Amino acid sequence: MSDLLFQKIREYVKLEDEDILLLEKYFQFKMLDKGDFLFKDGDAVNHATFVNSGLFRTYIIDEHGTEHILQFALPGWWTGDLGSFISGATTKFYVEALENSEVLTITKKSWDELLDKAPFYLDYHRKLLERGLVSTQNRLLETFSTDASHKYRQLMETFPDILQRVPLYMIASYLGMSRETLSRVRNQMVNKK
Amino acid sequence: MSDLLFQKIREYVKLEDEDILLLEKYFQFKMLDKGDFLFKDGDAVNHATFVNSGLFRTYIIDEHGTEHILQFALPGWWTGDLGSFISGATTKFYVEALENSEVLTITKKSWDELLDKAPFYLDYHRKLLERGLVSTQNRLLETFSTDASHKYRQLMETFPDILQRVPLYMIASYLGMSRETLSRVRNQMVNKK
DNA sequence: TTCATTTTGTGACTTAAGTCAATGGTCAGG
DNA sequence: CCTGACCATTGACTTAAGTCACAAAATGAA
Repeated sequence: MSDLLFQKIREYVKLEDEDILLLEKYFQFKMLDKGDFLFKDGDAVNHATFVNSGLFRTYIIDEHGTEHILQFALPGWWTGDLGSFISGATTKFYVEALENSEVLTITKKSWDELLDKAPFYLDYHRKLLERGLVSTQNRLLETFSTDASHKYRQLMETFPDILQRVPLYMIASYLGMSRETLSRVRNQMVNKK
Repeated sequence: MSDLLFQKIREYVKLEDEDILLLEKYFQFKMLDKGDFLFKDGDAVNHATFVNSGLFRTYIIDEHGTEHILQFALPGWWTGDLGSFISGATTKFYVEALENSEVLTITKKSWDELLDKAPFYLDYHRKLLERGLVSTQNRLLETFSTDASHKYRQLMETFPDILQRVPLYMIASYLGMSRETLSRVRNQMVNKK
């Protein structure tokens, strides 16, 4: 089991050796090939997933059949569907590996047990949620800037690495614009500056 | 001190009499007139605010001077700026009372103490965060539906009460469209159906 | 009731982005 | 080296929504 999870948890709380042993009991290591799905629309998501290596996208397909990417998940991030995970309802999302990836998964049952018996995990989870909420809010704020080129610039600043690893049509989908529009935006940026 | 807070907490966790006494020690009751601000851009937000009665809006002013409404807060909801509250950084938001309102506020210091000594509050806070994250995500999803009338219909379904209490130009701002567009959308709905 | 302020509605015009369709590039597998 | 799948670009055209300007309601304080 890779150390990335422990390292990330340590960014928030103190971890003793016995805590690590506990974590190792609860998490399962899993490898996925590029193109594999963690889950799809209609599934009940009873796992939480920590990305160890690779890259994931979470997207939804709307009534016109168009994909909208909600989130990319890089190593060290969590992915999944919190709503489905906590409520037990089926999900509307798809989570797909965009590269060969390694993850750690934990079932809802184990998750609840862990929260129950390990105060450090409770604390970690809380801080994770707080930061998650803030960053989802920031994502929402970015959609307010109506201008397409502005949105693209903002993404370049916050997640330059994602641009290198993901086809442009997915970037467009993440930013809420057509791939043609993104193409033109990029073109203008080269010519103008 | 009104009972709404206790009632809301009870939706998530069990509350004993002594818990209530504890809460009463930590929260402060406050009244605001219509037009008053909880805080403004540039302030450090070291309070969390529970809405007891009335109505609030959280908005941001972008580089063109345009307001974008992030959230309305009805009685029983929390408002403020979580990012600023947890990090201590200054906020970019404005929170304004849209009606004469009553709130309960708690300082960051008290908040942390409460989390520390009252497990029920920790639990409540966690569940609140989980639900908050899910609903912010849903708000983000709604911005993906490109069509203006669709967005308006969706708001009518989820928060019909807000429509009654808030001027239309604020609804437009919340939905990310100009007030003229909203006006036309509403008009078409009357004529078509 | 009156008057000022705030809010909403409409028409004319502009503009940013979407759509459609064709083209060209890149890369992996045979 | 060829082929097909996938991805990006570009041009022509369409369309939804924004902007501007003005008028009409609605509201609320005096």
